[in-house]
Amino acid sequence: MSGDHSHNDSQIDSGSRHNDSHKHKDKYKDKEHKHKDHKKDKEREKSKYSNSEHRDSSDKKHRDKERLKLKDGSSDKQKDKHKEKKKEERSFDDKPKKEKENGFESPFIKSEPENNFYHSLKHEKSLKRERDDDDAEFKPKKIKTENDRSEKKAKKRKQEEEDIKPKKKIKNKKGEVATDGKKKGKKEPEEKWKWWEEERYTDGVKWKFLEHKGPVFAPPYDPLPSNVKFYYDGKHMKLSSTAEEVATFFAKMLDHEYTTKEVFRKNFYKDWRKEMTSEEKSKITDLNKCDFSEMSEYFKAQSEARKAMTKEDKQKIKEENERILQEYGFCIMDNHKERIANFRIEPPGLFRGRGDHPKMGMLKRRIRPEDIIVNCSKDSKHPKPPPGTKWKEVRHDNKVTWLVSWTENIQGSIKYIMLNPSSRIKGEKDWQKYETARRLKKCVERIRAQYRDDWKSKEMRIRQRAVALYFIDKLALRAGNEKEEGETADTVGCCSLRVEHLTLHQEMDGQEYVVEFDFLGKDSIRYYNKVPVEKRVFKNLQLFMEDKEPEDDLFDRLNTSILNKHLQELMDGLTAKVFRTYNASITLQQQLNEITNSEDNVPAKILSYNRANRAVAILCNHQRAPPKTFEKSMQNLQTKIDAKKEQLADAKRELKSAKADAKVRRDEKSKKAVESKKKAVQRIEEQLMKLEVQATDREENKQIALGTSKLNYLDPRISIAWCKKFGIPIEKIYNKTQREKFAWAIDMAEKDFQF
DNA sequence: GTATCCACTTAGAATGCGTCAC
DNA sequence: GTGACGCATTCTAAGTGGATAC
Repeated sequence: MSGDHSHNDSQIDSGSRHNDSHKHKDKYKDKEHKHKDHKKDKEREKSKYSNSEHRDSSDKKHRDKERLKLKDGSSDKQKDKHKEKKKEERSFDDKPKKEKENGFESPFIKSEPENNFYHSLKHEKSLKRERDDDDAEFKPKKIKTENDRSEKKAKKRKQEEEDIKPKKKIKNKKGEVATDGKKKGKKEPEEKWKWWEEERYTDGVKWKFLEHKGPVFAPPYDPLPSNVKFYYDGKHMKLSSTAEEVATFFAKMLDHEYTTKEVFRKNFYKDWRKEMTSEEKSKITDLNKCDFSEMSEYFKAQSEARKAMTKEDKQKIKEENERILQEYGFCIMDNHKERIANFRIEPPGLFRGRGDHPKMGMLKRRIRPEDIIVNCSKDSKHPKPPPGTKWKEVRHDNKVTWLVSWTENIQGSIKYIMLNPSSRIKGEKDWQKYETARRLKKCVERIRAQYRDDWKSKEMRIRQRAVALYFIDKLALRAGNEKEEGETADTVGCCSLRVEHLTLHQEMDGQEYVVEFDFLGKDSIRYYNKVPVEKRVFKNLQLFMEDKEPEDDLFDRLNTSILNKHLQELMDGLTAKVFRTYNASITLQQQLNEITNSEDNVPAKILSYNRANRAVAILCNHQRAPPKTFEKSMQNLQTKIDAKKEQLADAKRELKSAKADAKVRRDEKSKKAVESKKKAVQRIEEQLMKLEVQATDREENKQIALGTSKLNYLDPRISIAWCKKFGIPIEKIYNKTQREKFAWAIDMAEKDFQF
C-alpha cells in the first residue's frame, strides 16, 4: 500500500505553520464554541445513523457477497496472533557490581544488598525477551550461556574498574582519555557495550541500579546594571528585582514575532503584574507604554560581546561546560556509565507555545530544588540538593526510566530528565519499535482486507473506525487524541478530525472521489492534501458528514482509545502509531530498492538516498520553515557552479591544446602533459557534478525536514544495509550522534537486510 | 465509559560551533 | 585572523498511549 500513499507537492508547498497563514487564521481563530455541545452532538449522531443507513443501499447489494469473500481473514488473524505470541525463552543473570569507583567525583558504586530491593533475577526461571519466532535476523548475535556471560561480565567489570577510577583517568564518551578533566589529543578506541547482545529486563523493570548527581539548575537572576533602564510612559522607572527579571524575559524576545501577538502580550502582562510590587502594579497599567528597548539593546550587546570574546575566554567557558557535563551529564545505570539527555533544568522564561496557543507569553516559573523529585537506587549515593535546600522527594522507582522530574506551571504537566538516545534503555525501545513495525508488515494485508470489509459494516462505529484506519494507513496520519479545550492550540489528528477539515469532491482535476484535507496537525503544521479515495470511503465520508455542523467531529463514534483497542486485537502491540513507523520504513526500503543505481558514483547515490528519505518526510508531513538564508545560500552555490563550469571550459581548452602539442612533438613529456590535463578535466567534472547534485538536493529540501523521519521513523538497518551494499560510508548518512543512537543497527545489519 | 495522570516519543526552532573562503 | 555559513546539538513543546480512578 505504501506505493499508494497519496502525497503530492501541494502537501508541502502549501504547508506552513498556522500563524503564517491568513486563511487559517480566519478559519481557526474562532473556535471557542467548538466542542461545547460535543456529547450532545454524539448523541444526535447516534440517533441519526439509524435513519441514514438506508441511504447507502447501493452499497448494500454487494455487501454480503463481498463479506463472504473476505471471510477467511479472521482465521488468518487467529493464526498470526498465535504466532506472534510465541516467545523465546532465555535465562537471565545480572549480578550487581560490588563497590566501585566511577567517573564522578563521588567515588562509589555501591553493591546491591542480597535481600534485594529489586527482585533478584538470578533465580528466576526462564525470563524471556519478546521476539518473533521467525525473526532470525533480530536475534542477538550470540546467545550466551551463564558461563559465557559471567566470564564476559567479569572481564567487563575489570575493564570498568579501570575506567571509572576518578581523578586519575576519566574516560569521556568520545573515548578520549582525560586527566584531571583535561582532554588529551589522542583518542583511544573504547570498547563499546553491546547491550543488544544481552538480555532485556521483563515485568516492567527498567534498571537495577541507578546513581546520578541530580539536575543542574538555571543560574540565579543577575540584575541589570544601573545604566540599563526601563521606561514607563517615557519616564525612567526602577523595577523591583522580581519584576525586572520577568521584564527581561520579554525584552529578550522583543525582536521575535511573539511579542507582537495579542495573546502573548496579554498573558505576559497578566503574569508580569503578579510579580510586581503593589506600587509597580498601580503605576504600570498599560503594556503599550512600557519601553524595554534599553534592556533589549543590552542583551544584544552582551551576545555580541560573547561572540567577540578572546579564544582563551571561550576556551575557559568550554572547559567549564565540559566539567559540568562530566559531573552531571552521566549516570551509572546497571554498571554502565550512560549519557543523560537533558540534565539542565529548564530556565524560567516566557512560554512559547506553537501556533495559536492560548497560553503563549505566560510566565514559566523558576524551578527550585523543592519542586524536584529525584529517582535513583536506594543503595546509590543520592544526589545532594544545593546547600540550604531540599528535594521535594527522593524515590526509588525502577519501573520508570527518568532520573528527575518536576511539574511545570503552564499546563501542569510533568517534565523529566531522561537518558540520551544512545543509552541502552532508549536503544532497546527503539529497536523494539521497529520490530513491531516489521511484525505489522507480516499482517498488514490481512488488516487492510478487514478494514475494507468494515467499510460496509452495518454499524456506524465500525465504519468510522475502518475509514479512520484507512486514513492512518494510507496517509500516515497521527492518531489524534482528544485535547482539552482552551489549554492548547487547536490542532487535530485522524480521530479528532472535524467536518470542516475535509472537503469532498465527486470529481476534481480529472479524478473521481477526491477528498481535500486541510487541517492543523502537531505543532500547528498545516496538513493540506488532495487525495483520491475509493468510492466506498467517499460514500462513507458523505454519510459521516451528513447533517453535521463544520465544527462537529467527523468520527463521532470513535476515539484513539477505541481504535487502539481494536488494533490490539488485530496484532499484539499494534497501535495507530505503528502504522506511521511501518509505512515510513517500508517506503524508504521500496524507494531505495527502486531508485538506487549501482552504476552511480557516491554523491549520486546519496542524492538517491535523500530522495527516498524525502518521500518519507513528505508522507509524514515533516515540514520546516525555509531557512532564512536559503535564497542567499542557493545563490552562492550557483555562483560556485558557474565558476566551476568556467574552470572546466578552461581545462578542456588546455587539454585540447596539450593534445595538439603532443601530436606535433610526439615526445614523452607532452604525452604526460596530456595525461595530467585529462585528469584535471575529470577532477573538475566530478567537482561540478558534486556541486550540481548539492544544489538539486538543497532545492528539493527547501521546506522539508528530513531529520525527524531519519531519527524516529526509519528503521536504521535499512539505511545501514544500503550503505554496506553500495559501498557508501555510513558517516555520509548518519552523523556522529546518529551513529551513536543507531549503534545497535550498525552492528547488526548486514548488507542483505530488508525491512 | 470517561477523565485524568503519567511516562514516554516525536517535533521544529533556537542556538552553538566547526569549517571554509578570503 | 575573521566572518559567513551550514550542520550539529540543545531545547522544550506537543504529541501518543497505557494505567488508574471514578
